[in-house]
Amino acid sequence: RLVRVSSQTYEMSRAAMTPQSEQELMDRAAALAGLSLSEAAGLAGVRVPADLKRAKGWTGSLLEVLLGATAGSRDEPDFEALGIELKTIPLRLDGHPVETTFVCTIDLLSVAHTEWEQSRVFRKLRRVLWVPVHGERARAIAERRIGTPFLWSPDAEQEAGLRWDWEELAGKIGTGDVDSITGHAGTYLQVRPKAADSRARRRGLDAEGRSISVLPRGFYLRQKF
DNA sequence: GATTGATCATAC
DNA sequence: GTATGATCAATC
Repeated sequence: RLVRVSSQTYEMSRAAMTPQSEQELMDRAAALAGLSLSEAAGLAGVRVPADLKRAKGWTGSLLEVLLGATAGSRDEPDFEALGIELKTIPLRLDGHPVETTFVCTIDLLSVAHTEWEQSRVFRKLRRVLWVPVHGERARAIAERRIGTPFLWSPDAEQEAGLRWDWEELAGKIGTGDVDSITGHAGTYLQVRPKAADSRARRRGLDAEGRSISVLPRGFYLRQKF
């Protein structure tokens, strides 16, 4: 089991570490449940940051390493062969998510002409391995524990809700005026900035269909979803 | 406490 | 700069 393998195992290539089946992935993920991030970091041979201010993606990257995700920075599921996306989700003790969940960046020029089934949102959320982690800010990073991972796909109702929001938001983006969209729009999905800072720019459309420079946006899942 | 806009690290 | 991984922090 994962907690008993030698540290050398983690020096193997990610490809060699990639789970060969859904069952293997789930077994490996289950073996992490109950570990503190300090213990998990030890398995991966990395240091635990004092806080996440300068290490915002640290937990997600740690789980990628421990579970053998392969996609890197490419637009593919984390476990390409299995078609499964990995997402860590910070939870309070009552089970409520501490944060929204980033889904994907938005191609503002093409999203309105995309079918839901071909959308990046749908493809990302089709099959997700959620890994809950203690998320209360008062709890030291090292002390936070990994919860019980679970494989999820949206049921018909959830997919319908996501699709409704996506079509509304994608439609708004398509009619230009991207800057009129705020984080208020959408019941389960929302559109928010996704950029290095507020000066970042990428191509979007204005109300007349002309290409303009706008703040990059991404789709996020609300906590209530 | 929940929410929205802003931001951080890193690989390529 | 664009992608990945997200959380921060000011404001509601």
